Amino acid sequence: MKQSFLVTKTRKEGLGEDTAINAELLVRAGYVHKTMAGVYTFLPLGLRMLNNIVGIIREEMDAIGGQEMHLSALQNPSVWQESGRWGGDAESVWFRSSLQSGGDVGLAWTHEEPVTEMLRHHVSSYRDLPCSVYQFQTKFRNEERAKSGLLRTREFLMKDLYSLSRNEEEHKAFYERCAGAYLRIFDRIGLGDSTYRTFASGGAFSQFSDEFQTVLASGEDTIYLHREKRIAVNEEVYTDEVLEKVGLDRSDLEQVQSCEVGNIFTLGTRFSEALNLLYTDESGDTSPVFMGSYGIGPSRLMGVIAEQYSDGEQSMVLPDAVAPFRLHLIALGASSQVQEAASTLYDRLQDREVSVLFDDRDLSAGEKFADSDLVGIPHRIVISDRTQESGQVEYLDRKTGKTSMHKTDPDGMVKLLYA
RNA sequence: CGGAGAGUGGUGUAACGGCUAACAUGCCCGCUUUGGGAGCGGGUGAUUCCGGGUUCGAAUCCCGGCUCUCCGACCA
Repeated sequence: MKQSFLVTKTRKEGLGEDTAINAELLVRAGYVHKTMAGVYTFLPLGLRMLNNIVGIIREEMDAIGGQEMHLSALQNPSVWQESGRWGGDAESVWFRSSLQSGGDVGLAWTHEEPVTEMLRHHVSSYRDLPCSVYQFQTKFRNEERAKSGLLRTREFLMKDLYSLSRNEEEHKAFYERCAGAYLRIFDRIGLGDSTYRTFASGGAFSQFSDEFQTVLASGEDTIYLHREKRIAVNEEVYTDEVLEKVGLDRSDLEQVQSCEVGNIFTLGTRFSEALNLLYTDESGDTSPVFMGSYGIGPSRLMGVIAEQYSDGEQSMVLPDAVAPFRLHLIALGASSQVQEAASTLYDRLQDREVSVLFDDRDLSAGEKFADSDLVGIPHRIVISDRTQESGQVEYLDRKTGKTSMHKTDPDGMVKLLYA
């Protein structure tokens, strides 16, 4: 994409308020726009990054047999009344409204109930099991306090997968496969080294669950981690009993702040019993389906990545796999030779399906570099009168900060970018 | 939901109860410039969050509301 065509702009000035670093960077770089507290619009650059994250999650969910679908955001209270989550403790999390005809509706903040209800119409035999479905959905939660930029919002994108198994053993096998898929996801999006599988409370679903926590100073969770074993225990279940169960010793653990980037739960028959999701086995007996749910928040991940890959308030270097573009091609100066050379290289790289943002704007070198630092594209090529003298281009690997001169050979360039 | 702070051109800030609300940045025009947010000149842009009150006079003080940020509680 030519940068002169890009609708959004970077901004030089900060947000003024003492906001989270992820919001500061993503707003300034033109990835997101704040609509209101805890509500963000995803702009072209931000959406490209979000879609990259979503794409990786989709591949990994498909790889473990998940089938993508899309549940509705608008919810009929009746199914939630069956599970007891329309009022009661869950009351305050709902955004509610009403139909013109008078009935109540709510905006879904999770989807255990509707997915269970829906599957009632499609799963009834042991032959239908095991199976799993998932979706990417905007969730609405009436948080008492939105905070930390994209890390805690009232409207956010979530991947939620629901597994159905015949029994606990079958469930556990899938649960572990999904845990493995989660670790691959975090690895691929650049959070592998800093993310730990974490023993945690199961909330309303079960006694315990597994969280995936990324070490982050601005995170709102406290965990105790064992770096060598790559596991951690959430503060909320940090007891002698739990430590013994997990096989950890207090003296080996390190206390750190972290952000929850994923959470997987064993639901058991909590919802299948409440909503009558039953199956008939080989001998003709009926049993409730054994379920699990597995969540991951792509929009939150975007905030975590921005924050972790930031370098002060003016600069990010995003991982290749999630950056909105792989290459930032910068033409310096208005001379026609430079513009032509850059434009030709841009076309050649487009032909080779390299995703490139071409800064063809008539701006000073300083502005272009400052913008490029902020936008965070990991590879940069500069073409200027200076580079033209030798007939070469200057390549900067922003991860290492190393620059090198190269011939303007598009195929060689592709090798360089995907090395 | 408790506590603290803050709402002023698009953005970031300034202004003792007293002149036409100032400065920077952005944006537009012209010239100049092109390897780290360059320079000069001209221009654009505000119902000072909303509603009441005090006062000769309110961005400024008082009351109420709304919004935002941070700390805490909460976090399926």
